[in-house]
Amino acid sequence: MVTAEHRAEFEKLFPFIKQASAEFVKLFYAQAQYVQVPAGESICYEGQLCSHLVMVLEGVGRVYKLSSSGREITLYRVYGGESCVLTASCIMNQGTFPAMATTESEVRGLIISPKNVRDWFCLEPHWQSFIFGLLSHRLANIISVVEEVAFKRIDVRLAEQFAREIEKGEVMMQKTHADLAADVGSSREVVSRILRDLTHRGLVSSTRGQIDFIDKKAIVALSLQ
Amino acid sequence: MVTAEHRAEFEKLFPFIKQASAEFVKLFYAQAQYVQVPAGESICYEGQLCSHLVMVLEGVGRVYKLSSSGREITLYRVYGGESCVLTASCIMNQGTFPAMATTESEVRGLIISPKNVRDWFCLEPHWQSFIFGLLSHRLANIISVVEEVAFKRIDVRLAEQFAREIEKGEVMMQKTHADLAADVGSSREVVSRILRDLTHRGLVSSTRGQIDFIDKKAIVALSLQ
DNA sequence: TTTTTATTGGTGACATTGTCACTGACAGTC
DNA sequence: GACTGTCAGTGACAATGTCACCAATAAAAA
Repeated sequence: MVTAEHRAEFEKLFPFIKQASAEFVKLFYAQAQYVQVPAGESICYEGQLCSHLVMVLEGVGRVYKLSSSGREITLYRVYGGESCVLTASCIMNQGTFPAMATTESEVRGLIISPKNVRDWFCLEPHWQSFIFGLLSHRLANIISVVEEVAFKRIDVRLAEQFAREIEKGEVMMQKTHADLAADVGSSREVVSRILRDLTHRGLVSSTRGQIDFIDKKAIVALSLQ
Repeated sequence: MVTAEHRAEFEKLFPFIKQASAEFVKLFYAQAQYVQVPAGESICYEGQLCSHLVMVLEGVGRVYKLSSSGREITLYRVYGGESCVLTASCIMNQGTFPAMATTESEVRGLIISPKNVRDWFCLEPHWQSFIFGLLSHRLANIISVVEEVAFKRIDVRLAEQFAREIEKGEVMMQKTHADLAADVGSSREVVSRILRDLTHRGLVSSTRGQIDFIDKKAIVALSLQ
């Protein structure tokens, strides 16, 4: 059941709901279910969640591809106020989920059944826009991943990750070399070597499981190629 | 104007239209426009076509990303019976087209205005399914490109291209090394070196602008990693 | 506490790929 | 034949991926 508290939270993160008709809003909250998933859970093969559309209130989900040799690459992350397209596109077509997903932190959110997702499409134009926005946003998202992997050096791509944190005001990042490798689709050894170079060049310094941003301007400069 | 001939052609390639209501079919053909684009045309920055949804009757379109250094990578191709999602997703969101597109051969097709694409969504469920199928099919498509680029060796990816032709019964492929490089997102030199090795190993032989498939079984075997 | 174990990081060696610069080979035109 | 543009081949070197192995750190067990 969705409580009044969750509704208030939801409206802040998914403002489109405030523009929808009163009739739709009533239906929406009656049909939506509140869920809570602990951190580090694999939500791809769990069945239940993958067969629904998840609208995230809080927490971070990570959608990635796994290679036969065990390497990974992150396709995108799902934050509060966002939703997972791949499940959405599965729902629409009864296709199979073409990637894996896990929760990076505890995720709370509302889940919508496939039938509702489809039915509401024609009932409420704002719902339609929301779903389309989701799909085309992620499409552009994944295309930019192709661009990154195909054309950019790994030091630049790591710098991009750091720069994103720096823009949020962070001075460090708590990730292992293996985590970073999984993000950019490379291997731990390569990340280690590059971080060693970046350390020598005075851009970062690192301790076990943590990267400190030393020369923030230089990091941002590197991230721009 | 859409002639009876084009209608027959369209129905063969886009069978969903036969399941749609008579009312919708009438509206569809009244609003659709027949277009013909010569080979080698850039259709991304041409404006007119990019702002419409193209449903291809005949010919091949290629959607690709271009890097600042001039390298290319093909995201997907659009054949007869298919349609370009990126334009579709642009249409839905008034976003910008995140890639380039050209015609590889002369393309004939029907174009639909953004307004119609949207309006028909709720008018005809089969149209809705078609558009969703388009989006989720391409999404899976592009994800597999990420997988290829991030995880597979280039000789394997070239072998995949050859294997696809072999499965169609072809014994050769008329492409330059530069063409192949643009497909897999690599550079001409690398493709040249790999083709030299494949030639030494007896898998292919090549002349100017053409690759002949010699040991088809070995090519297919290589394409499977 | 000490010992054990798992996680994380470092490194050398070598294969693959990307980049640059240059050369040669081929086809068509004048 | 000489000229021109496209296409392909190559060496040298930098960047990246892979493998094997070891060292450092943190957490758990004894």
